[in-house]
Amino acid sequence: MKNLRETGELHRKVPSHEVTYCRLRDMILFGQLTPGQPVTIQGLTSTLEAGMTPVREAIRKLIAEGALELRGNRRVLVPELSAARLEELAFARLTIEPRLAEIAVKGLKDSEISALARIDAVIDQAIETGDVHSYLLNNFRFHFTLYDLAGAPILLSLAQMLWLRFGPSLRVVCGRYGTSNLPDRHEEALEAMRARDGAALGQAIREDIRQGIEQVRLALSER
Amino acid sequence: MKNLRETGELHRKVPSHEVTYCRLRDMILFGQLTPGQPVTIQGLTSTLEAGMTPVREAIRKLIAEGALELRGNRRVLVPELSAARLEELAFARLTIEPRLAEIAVKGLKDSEISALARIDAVIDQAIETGDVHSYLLNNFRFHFTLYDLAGAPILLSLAQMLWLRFGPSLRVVCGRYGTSNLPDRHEEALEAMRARDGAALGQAIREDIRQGIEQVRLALSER
DNA sequence: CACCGCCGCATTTGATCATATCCTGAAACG
DNA sequence: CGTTTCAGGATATGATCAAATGCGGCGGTG
Repeated sequence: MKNLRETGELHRKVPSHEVTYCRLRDMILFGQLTPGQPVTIQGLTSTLEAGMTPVREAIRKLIAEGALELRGNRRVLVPELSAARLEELAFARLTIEPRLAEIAVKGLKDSEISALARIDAVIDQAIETGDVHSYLLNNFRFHFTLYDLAGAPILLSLAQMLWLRFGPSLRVVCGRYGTSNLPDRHEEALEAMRARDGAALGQAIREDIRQGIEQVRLALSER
Repeated sequence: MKNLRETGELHRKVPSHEVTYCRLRDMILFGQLTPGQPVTIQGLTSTLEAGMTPVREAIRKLIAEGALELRGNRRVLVPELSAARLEELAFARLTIEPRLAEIAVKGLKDSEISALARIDAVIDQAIETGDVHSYLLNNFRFHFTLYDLAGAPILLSLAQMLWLRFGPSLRVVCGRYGTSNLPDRHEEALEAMRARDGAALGQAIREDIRQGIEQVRLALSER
């Protein structure tokens, strides 16, 4: 009975490079890797407790997604956002993400909306207590559990790419200015979801993104 | 002169996985790899005459870019476009690419415009003679030499991702219906460039993309 | 007796590792 | 001040291990 040629439901052994990729990605989005910081293969083999090949693959994948930058001399580092790059990100995010939200709203179930409301409650708490890590993590989860429900994998992968490029800078902003004026238009978004109002939801998401971009824009200009 | 690496013409570094990546990408965009076709590492080590590691890396990079698809069973193949995926591509391409063109038009030099006109002449010739490979290759070159000039690397990488997903299906359409009603709004585009009219250029590019999408949409619906 | 479906083995393919080679940047030296 | 040497790190190879697909044999049934 070892042969289970069924639909392949559970207990797939997760490949090591997959785990390494996720851990490294989280380090970039929520962890301690800051823009400009160099990333080496051998440095990660020890901290991530993985072999050289998986680490290498994870790094290459993140390079392909723009989360890491490969300099001409084979050095890898977390890229720093310039003002011009930020404007590109702003345009792309303001186009892609509201669209995902609008698609998702159509098939939204009540249980999914309340799950999003629960995440938002955690976000509010994180903002109050100034817990940057929790804010970043749950803000990410709020957006992407919503986007996931759109069932649009191509647009979803584009959105993920854009967050990977944006995340580190947002984290720097948080660390510098605290969590007080971080984007949180989630109440409006939830209201629009309950009304199944795609246009209003798109508008709320757009405003949320715009606030985040504005924070980073400010931080860039005053340096 | 201890460095006796004379295999290439340039004495610069010649990263093998880079070469392998480009060759494999061209096989997907312009070559003989059709949607649904499986792709194996060992099959490519022989046809591309490269080691296992470079081939593996090239494949992983193309997976990250959406040009290849990794199934649950760790098998890799060229993804087939469904109608839903095509609509995602349509939205994203119609947003990103006209924007790139509009940005690029600002700094366009006359020499660059005439270079694009030269490429377009080759495209016209390819359409006349029914040379599918030349059409695909030069159509790609036309769009991306223009997009390159925008100096917007993030949007450019998004556009590249989208073409990698779209290319194979367009090639199938070409092979089935010939080159007769392929998109070619390049004359209008060139005219708009000469007038430095961003809006008109965006419109021409948008129409060009729309025609290509329409071809693939037709091919999908009648199967 | 012939046909059908299931189970286990073999081959193919992917994942990982240890190692060797090469490149880059910089310190050391004349 | 230019050249040489050296160390750290990245790239590439081949071997080895694990998983999956496909094939062939076995038993059951009509």
